[in-house]
Amino acid sequence: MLTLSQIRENSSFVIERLKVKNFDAKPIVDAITGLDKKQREIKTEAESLQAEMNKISKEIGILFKQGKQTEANEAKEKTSELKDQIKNLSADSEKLQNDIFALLVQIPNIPHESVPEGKSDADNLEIRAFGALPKLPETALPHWDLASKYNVIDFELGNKLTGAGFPVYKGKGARLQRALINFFLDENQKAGYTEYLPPLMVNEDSGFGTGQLPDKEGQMYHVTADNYYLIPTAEVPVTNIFRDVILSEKDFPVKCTAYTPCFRREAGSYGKDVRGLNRLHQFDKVEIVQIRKPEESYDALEEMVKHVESILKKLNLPYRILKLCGGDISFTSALTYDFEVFSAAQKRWLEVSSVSNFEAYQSNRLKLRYKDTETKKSVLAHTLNGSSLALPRIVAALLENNQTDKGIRIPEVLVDYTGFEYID
RNA sequence: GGAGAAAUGGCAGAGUGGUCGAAUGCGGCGGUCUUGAAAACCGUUGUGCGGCAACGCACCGGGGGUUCGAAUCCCUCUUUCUCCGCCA
Repeated sequence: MLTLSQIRENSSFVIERLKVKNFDAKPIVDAITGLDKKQREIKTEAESLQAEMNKISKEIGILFKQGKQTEANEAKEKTSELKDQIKNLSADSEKLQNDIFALLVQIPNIPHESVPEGKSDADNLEIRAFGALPKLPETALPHWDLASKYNVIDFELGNKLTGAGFPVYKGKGARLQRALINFFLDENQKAGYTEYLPPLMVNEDSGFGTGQLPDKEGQMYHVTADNYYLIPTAEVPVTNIFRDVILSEKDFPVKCTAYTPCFRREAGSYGKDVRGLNRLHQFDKVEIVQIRKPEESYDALEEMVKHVESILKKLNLPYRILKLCGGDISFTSALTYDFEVFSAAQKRWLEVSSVSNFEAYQSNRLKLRYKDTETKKSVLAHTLNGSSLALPRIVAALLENNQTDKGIRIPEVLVDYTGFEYID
């Protein structure tokens, strides 16, 4: 969430910039400004009364020590009215704070100045594209047909075990998953990322820290008996490692990577988009997370983009990079690049990575700060994350683009990991 | 799951109702001394909120309560440790 001081000091800037996200912030910002002013007045009053109360209490203590019982008891009587006043004022102040907070979390992150205007994904800006689009013969099959032809992914079986969107990978299909995971993790490690293997369920505090709660509650599977949430991405546990943490400057840059399965309810997604591997309830993903000083975060974002790009190049998949427009960028992000690979038999682009700078938006929720050695102040750090990469759509593109008469050709970089050159 | 013990500042560890935001030691930072370093000595060293500031308020695992006053007493939750049971 934005900080209160951002709104206090730059309310018109906040309102103006959020128009790019097609968000009318004025009513909320105005409401917050009013409540904030009132809250501070009340709090100041409550605190000065509390100061008086503390003073009297101290005096009573001294009187008792001196054996002046009568004076002490007289002083006691003065406190009861004060006590009531403080109680009422504190309650008011707390209520106002809660109201402000409830409004604050409704405001999306301010988009970076380079974010293009736009209504939907149709208005995203293509930054660059790489690789020729493969031309497949008319007989080419979409990946769901290839999956059953070569017996590597069983959607029906997953349906039996759990439900739609939970495929079962088998034989070389399972092996390919493991190969991709290891390949991605190795690439990330070479690029300086520390590997983590986090829990797959998180508590409410973690869900709030990265912004899934309270807004996107319906997107996560909720384990109600223990009030845990299945993670929709490794971003949640990994970024929350740094919740309530004050880093020192020597800790930077913080670069983490993690493989996890991801669980998403995807409520409201139907139709052809969900065919095969295109959209699943459980899928594997390798994530990268960085925590940076504010002045370095946009360099870090570019670095992450280049890194994800290098992996796609090694897999020899045709891809394009989009800068998301105001209408398509997420609630919490300031700037996002999407990576899409071309799935040749479906003849469509599939999103395989989304690399974002959240600036201080998550940090403010997480209370993730660092100590500035110059000013000795705590400053909110910037958080960034991206996929490197999401498996299913990579697999879909690999199956479709690499289909040959001899079977599915495995990219050279993966052969050491799979132990075979063809799925046949 | 049963029984018991505990949770205090970066770490260790005092503190059972009143100048305790918290002794002491270690660590960190600054300084004196030194050619330099070590040692020694002196000083300093938590976070958040409000305020231009002086300063004030809050925080001793979380939440609630008793009291004029709570690190200290009560309730509750969580976590850790020891013993027993069960178990991959």
